[in-house]
Amino acid sequence: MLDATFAALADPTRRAVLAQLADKGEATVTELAEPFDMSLPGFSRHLKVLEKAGLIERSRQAQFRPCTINPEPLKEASDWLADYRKLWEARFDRLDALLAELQSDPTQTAKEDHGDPSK
Amino acid sequence: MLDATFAALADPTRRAVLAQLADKGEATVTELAEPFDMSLPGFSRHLKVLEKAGLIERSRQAQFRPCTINPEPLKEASDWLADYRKLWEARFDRLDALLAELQSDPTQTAKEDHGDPSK
DNA sequence: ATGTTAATTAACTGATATGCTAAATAATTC
DNA sequence: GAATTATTTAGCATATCAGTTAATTAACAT
Repeated sequence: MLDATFAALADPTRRAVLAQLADKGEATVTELAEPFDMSLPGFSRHLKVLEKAGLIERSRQAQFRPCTINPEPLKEASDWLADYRKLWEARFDRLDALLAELQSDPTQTAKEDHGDPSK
Repeated sequence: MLDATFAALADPTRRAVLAQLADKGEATVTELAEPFDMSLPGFSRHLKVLEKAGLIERSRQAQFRPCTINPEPLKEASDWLADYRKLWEARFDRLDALLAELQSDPTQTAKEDHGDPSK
């Protein structure tokens, strides 16, 4: 699921669509496509990617197919990032500490903390 | 930048590499590749994707090229997603309200709240 | 029925992604 | 300097992506 979510978010057009939907709540295909310099079929495929990733949902009203955001996958992606963020930040702090240590005593390298790559 | 970041995160192998690095802090290519059923050249290209996206950095120690995480792009991605947090937090409230409304008066659907698409 | 509007599917192109094996580079060790 | 270890590049196959135009479906309006 994360695969499809991140892949969908990798395109600026698709991210902009989500931004529009976050703003408007609901919008039709042509309405969403308007800001982009792209053929409608081309744009339609972007929506399909978003839909397959579960990021948008489409209903039917007459000829229109109004789209809405489904934030679930965004939450999942955000949670994934949040889980690792703490670890990364902790690492980063440790790295800072390491650098400080190295500056004060250049002969004493930090193999104890990070493991020896040649091991 | 977000493009490359999200694209890099769209692959489970690459996410797992970041997870490993979050855990270990630093690791060599073969060490990182070990859990995966994949040729080393194939794996090396994944690292290249991560590096191009700025998610990892590589140094040199003898024949080894130890990798570390660079959390900057992850922070960017995380920040982008955070803008939508209100959306998924608000969603269930709105859905509850809508369902209650529909139960009390099934003919009156929720068009007023979201704008008329045919306009 | 006919035409109009909204949106998608079909069919094609060119670019990029992912995987492989085999060969090359780079540093180490004997 | 020859062999070993770590890693990347080259070259190739296949698949998916992003975009196009032309044709199609679906619903509405007259």
